[in-house]
Amino acid sequence: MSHIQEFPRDVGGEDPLVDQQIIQTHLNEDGSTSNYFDKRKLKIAPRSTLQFKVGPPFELVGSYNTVLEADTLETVLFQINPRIDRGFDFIDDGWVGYKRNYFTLVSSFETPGLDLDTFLNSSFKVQLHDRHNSPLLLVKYFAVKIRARSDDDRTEISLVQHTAKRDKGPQFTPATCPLIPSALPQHQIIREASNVRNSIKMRKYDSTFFFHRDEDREKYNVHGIVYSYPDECIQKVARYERVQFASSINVKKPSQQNKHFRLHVILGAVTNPPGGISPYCSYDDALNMCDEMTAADGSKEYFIPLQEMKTPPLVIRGRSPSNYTSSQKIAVRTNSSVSLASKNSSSISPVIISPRSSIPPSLSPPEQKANRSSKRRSKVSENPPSLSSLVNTGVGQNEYRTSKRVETIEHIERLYKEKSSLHLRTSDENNRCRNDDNANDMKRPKISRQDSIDPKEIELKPPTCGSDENIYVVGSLALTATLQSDQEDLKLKRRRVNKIEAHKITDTEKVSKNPKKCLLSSNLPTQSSTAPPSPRSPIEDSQEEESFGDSLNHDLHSISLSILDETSSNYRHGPNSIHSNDENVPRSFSRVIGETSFTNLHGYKHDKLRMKERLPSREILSLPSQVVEGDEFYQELSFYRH
DNA sequence: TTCGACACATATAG
DNA sequence: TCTATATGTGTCGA
Repeated sequence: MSHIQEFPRDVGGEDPLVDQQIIQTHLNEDGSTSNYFDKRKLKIAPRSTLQFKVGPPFELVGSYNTVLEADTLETVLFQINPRIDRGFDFIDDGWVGYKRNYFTLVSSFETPGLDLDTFLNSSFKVQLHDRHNSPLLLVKYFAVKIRARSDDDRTEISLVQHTAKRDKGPQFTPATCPLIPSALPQHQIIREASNVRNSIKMRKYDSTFFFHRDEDREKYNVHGIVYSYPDECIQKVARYERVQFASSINVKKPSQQNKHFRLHVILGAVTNPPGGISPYCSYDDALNMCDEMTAADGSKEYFIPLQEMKTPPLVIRGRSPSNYTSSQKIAVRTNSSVSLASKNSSSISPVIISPRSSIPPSLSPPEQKANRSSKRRSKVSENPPSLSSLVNTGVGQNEYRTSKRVETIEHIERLYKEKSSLHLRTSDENNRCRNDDNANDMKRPKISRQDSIDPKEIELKPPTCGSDENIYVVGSLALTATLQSDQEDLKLKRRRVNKIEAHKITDTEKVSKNPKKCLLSSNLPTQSSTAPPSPRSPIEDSQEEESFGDSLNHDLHSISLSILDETSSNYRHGPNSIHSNDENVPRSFSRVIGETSFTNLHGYKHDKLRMKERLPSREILSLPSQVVEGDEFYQELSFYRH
């Protein structure tokens, strides 16, 4: 699990490059990554895997009551394993979630020193700590539940869970979940297993999440606890997905300061005392942990808390537009796109990233709602066609679309310089600019073929690196690899590099044709701290890729992705006949854990064989989704693509 | 201003 | 490659 102390802490500060790190990538324990970004500055597609990320680490609140093995009266130890897998970003030294968005909390528990079969065949009794004279109560089953509390006054906050149908399905309170001991599946497994509908895949994950006691009846003692669980199918992992804070919560104090919340996970023993009289009704009512429940047969059950863990304080951002990029959007007026208002003066340009997009983030359309119904006419829907629509659509009614061409980098750059600032503008300023732009539009001559280029003809130059061996500049991206060994020096090094890398241009000039070649050649995490890399050819890459996965696994701490302001020098323009054959090849970035940090799907098939040879078998076996060798390799590895 | 409801956009799953 | 689905978030209107 990620530990908060290990997170890169150097976001912001006086270093402009560091200031621009809008995605903080952290390597999770299982080799997957968590990408933390501020939704005020960066909009990521709702289904992007970047929305999955390990959230805040849990801390122990306390252990409350003692469980004894019924025959030996030996004390049983418990350990809750909770983790948040979606919904919280680590921003500016704090954990931030969104009221409107889902979070995922998973938890299992384990019984150190007691193996599963012994556990299932045993009976347990619970001793209440503050009632030493009370009889031991037979445990019917163990269960976990989750709660949310205000960190200021400890009041309980309602949580709401949806089905995948969201508004069309029911809403409910996260339920108490009967569990047997199990390890917590890795983050990547939770990602992969979310939204699985295919029966083959469901079967694949069945043993990870469920235990079917009737599948091996002879193996288990009918007097063991396994037969007092309420259902034949017993969960090994509590998965609380699609959970939200109640929409009615107030996320700000009257003073307009952020309120802080905490999520709690409570492991308990559920008892079914004779007579249905609560054994524990007066236990810490403020915590409301000794729930009375009704079993399927109508009898009363009581949840007796055993152990509790909680998150650090969480900030929940409300629905205010100021919490979204839309309030800060800039866009640059060119022949094919239009400016939008900006309301603050953040130094970081908001960016929209669609990982599958073939054009860089800043060239994505400014929130175009082309098919919005007349009932709700979007302001932006009235805009001229966006740059990306020029690139992506083959049909259109205006001249730009039919030409399928965009302005040259140099032309756009010239425009920006003339406009003096690409940074965020105030609304007034922006409105002024829009008017200016409109005026310019009238005067602007049509794009000539000489002044325009086909985006396919723009390609990345090989990556460059500064004096810092762990920073690679590829197109508009600066990738900063933090190794375990040099994490401490990171901040200092970045400052040094920034002085050297200070010559780039605007972030709207990026049209990447083949990031793979460069990123592979960057060989990012393998650099030693004493040998700064130089730009490499693909041939050199292939010679050095052998050590890449090993190094990644052993020394990579995190990768930071920055989008640079000025990058035209990192692209070149040249008609390339090879491209014409690759028109339909996806050019999205993907990530193959243990192989290379970022790869391109383009060329993946070529690499497939080489990858099989390169990947040490240890790494294959360590992949969370039980990757096997042979033909399934490709299919399984696809889980790691982003 | 807030929130329920609906709508749109876009990556994923199959 | 296409369609259906899930989910972040934009927007309207009470």
